[in-house]
Amino acid sequence: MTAKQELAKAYEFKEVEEKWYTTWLRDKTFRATMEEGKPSFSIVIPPPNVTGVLHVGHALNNTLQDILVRYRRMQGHNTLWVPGTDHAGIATQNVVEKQLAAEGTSRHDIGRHKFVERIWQWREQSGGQIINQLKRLGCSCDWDRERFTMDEGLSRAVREVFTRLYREGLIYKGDYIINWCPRCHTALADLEVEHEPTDGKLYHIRYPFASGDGYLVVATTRPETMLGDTAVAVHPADERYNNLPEKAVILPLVDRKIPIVFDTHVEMEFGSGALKVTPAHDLNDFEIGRRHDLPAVKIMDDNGVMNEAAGAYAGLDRFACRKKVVADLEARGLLEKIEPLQHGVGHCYRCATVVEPTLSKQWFVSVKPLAEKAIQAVKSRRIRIHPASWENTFYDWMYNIRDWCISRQIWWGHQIPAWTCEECGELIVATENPTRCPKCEGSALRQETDVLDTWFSSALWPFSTLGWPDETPELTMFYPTSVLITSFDILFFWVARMMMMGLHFMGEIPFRDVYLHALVRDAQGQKMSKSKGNVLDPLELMDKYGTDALRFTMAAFAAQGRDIKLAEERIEGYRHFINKIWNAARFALMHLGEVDAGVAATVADRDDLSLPHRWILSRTDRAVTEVVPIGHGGGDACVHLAQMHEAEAGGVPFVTEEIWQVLPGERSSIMLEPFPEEHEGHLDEEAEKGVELLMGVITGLRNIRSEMQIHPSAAISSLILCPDADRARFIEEETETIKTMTRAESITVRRETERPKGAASYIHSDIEIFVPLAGLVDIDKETAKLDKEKEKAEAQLRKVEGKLGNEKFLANAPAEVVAKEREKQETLSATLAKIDANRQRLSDLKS
RNA sequence: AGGCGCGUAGCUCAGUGGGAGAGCGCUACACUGACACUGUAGAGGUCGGCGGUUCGACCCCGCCCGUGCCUACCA
Repeated sequence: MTAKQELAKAYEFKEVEEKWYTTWLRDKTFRATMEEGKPSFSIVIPPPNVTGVLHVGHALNNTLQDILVRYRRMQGHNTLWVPGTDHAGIATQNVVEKQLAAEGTSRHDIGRHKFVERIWQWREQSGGQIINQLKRLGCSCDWDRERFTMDEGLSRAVREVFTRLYREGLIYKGDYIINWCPRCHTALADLEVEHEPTDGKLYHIRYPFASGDGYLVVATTRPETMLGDTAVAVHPADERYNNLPEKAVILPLVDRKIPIVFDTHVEMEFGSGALKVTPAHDLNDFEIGRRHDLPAVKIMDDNGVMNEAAGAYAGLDRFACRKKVVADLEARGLLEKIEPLQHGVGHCYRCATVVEPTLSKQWFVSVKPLAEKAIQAVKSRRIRIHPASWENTFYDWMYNIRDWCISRQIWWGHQIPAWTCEECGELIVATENPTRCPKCEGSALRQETDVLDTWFSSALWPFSTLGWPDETPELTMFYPTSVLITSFDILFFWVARMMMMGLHFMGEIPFRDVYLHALVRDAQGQKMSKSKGNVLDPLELMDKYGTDALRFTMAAFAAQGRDIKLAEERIEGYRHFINKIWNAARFALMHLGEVDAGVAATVADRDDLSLPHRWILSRTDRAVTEVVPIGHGGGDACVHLAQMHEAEAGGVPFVTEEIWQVLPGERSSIMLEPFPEEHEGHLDEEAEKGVELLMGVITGLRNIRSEMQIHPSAAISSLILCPDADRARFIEEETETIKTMTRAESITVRRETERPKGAASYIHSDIEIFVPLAGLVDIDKETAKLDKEKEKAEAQLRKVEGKLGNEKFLANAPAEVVAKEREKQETLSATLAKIDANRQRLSDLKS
């Protein structure tokens, strides 16, 4: 044995993983090269939240990225994988707020400055956790370039973008109905609101006409909002309301006279066809209010508690108020009925509190002009989305896009770079903190307290991480990035917004291919969540099965559709496979001298090599050439990832490095080696055909042993009937191999012969293999088996003959298909004849 | 309500118009000098249902059933 060291009997991943990752980090093996004249390949990581710990989705996402990165690195590209994390505004703030609550204090008690300081502290100590976990996963990121969405450089990019958009008129401040979370105390974007079907009640309330008798009935699920009603709307085509005595009603409890307006938004079929209009607390009502110039009365404060405008109800929580309003209406005989109703109720995606639509001053991005460019980029195929089925969803969303509310009333994030002059009221937007008002020279400037939506900074990720707004060499070399790999659930949150920002500020797409992978669910298809207790922790899985096994499992899921149901057994299976690679390597090392000779072999000395070596070289060559390069020219990253499983460049980095390093000679990391290429003369069809033939014969003999239940140690002899002269000679030359593999005592090869009586037979293409059954064989059982085989073959033959007897088939089917059917017919007939002969031999044996 | 998926072996999934596949599981047998994280062999499927197109359908089309997700929500 010429190996450098004795190899452990089983692959011990723990030591190997630790050893190599430490070495890679020490040697900075992942560092991006920036050499002239080489093609470049770059990926920016979807930055995980600093609050996060690694979950299986991350494992999938980052394994796929790492495979591409390692493959390109081996191909000699200037390869950069930018790692980093996201500050995740609301989520992170919530975590620290919970800590404060546990300490009996709150952010309001300690104040903004201290609170933000506290979050930074928390980020320092545990925010890097996920980075370490990515390292554990073997990710080959250029760690010297790690970025954070709130680091200095990125914050500069954020201010620059905000200022430019403001000057271009694409950012504005305005009144709008926003989704307000009374617990998080912040506005939520539409995307951040989750609608859950909830069993609620539909209250039918009588609104008396302003004069005379009678009333209109309106229906609502939120009766407390009536306190803020400023109109009742009916459909202009609704005949019931064409001839109203008066176009006003008295708002009960409040005793306010409010108009009846006509608006087509009202559904005539729903309830009574009359809709109460609360412009300050409902988006649709807000729009009706705008159309009819209605006032908006805000009746709640930021905590969801009724304010002075609610009159007698002021100070009540919104749900308590609801009860009281209903009770009061009932007492006055104004509640017509209450019906059960299931309807969607919006919840905060972070804390699940019922959101309250509220009128508020917020900052917005006018996204329509930006969206247009993104749509064009996808339509023109400059950006390709894989799988392409997502394109329609993408267009649908982009065409119907609404202005993006970017202000958040929280403290953790990029504070909006806008100031109001307290003296003249001038609004100043600037990249640097201003000291004087440019209009009145006043120095009392007050900065906006709101911060930006988290996605505002991550939208800039592909260029901000490369040094923008400076014109850095990195931007020149690595922008646009090559591929973006992410999960489809953030296609709109993140991917679309990166497209918009990249196109607008770089004048160039941010990435060429977007590969959307599936969502990992548990083995039952349920979404993984801590509350369900079905979370598979990737760290535990790596402890149990090794990183390579986990990664291989992830890679196998690359082409999966929308859901991945992860069963732990699958990972275990791949651990076995990794171990198989390991032991195959040990086996190879035992014969290293020969293998070395083989690797160096050329066509000239092919004859010196043994058949198995020629075969192995040929098969290896095939495996290499059949790997399809990823993302190359109009490539489809999705399909190509799926085709990677044969060679799996970079899919299993640890075991391959370990094996590579125990090979003789001094070696640098395998990941810096050129990716294997086709070897001149290795492809060897003769060897492949030969081995295939041998395998057929060996399988046949083993099969007979197994089928006839001949004890493995029992000696058998075999007669092989092979009509083809070359093949017959070949088998004869290889009889020793066959004997070894099958424990046969003797092998006789004939080109023609009488079929022996009392022998089992097996057919491999044109070859027939006989083993005389001298002794204990259950003849009846074997006969039954043969009958079953015969039945199958006959059924197939009937099918084939049916086709061949069909004139239309003969007329319409392509010639090669017909020929194939003819061939099939012959083979089947021959098989049937042989089965019959076998049966005959069995009965001969019996008598 | 609209949109997008999915339904193939016990389980998880491949399979883009001409002989139903893989892994795991299961059954039987074996070995212990690369490997029990093993080897060899085997059983197991009206490809959700009905209809259509075609010489021919797991594959294309229509309808139905079941199931999952996304978007918008009739207050």
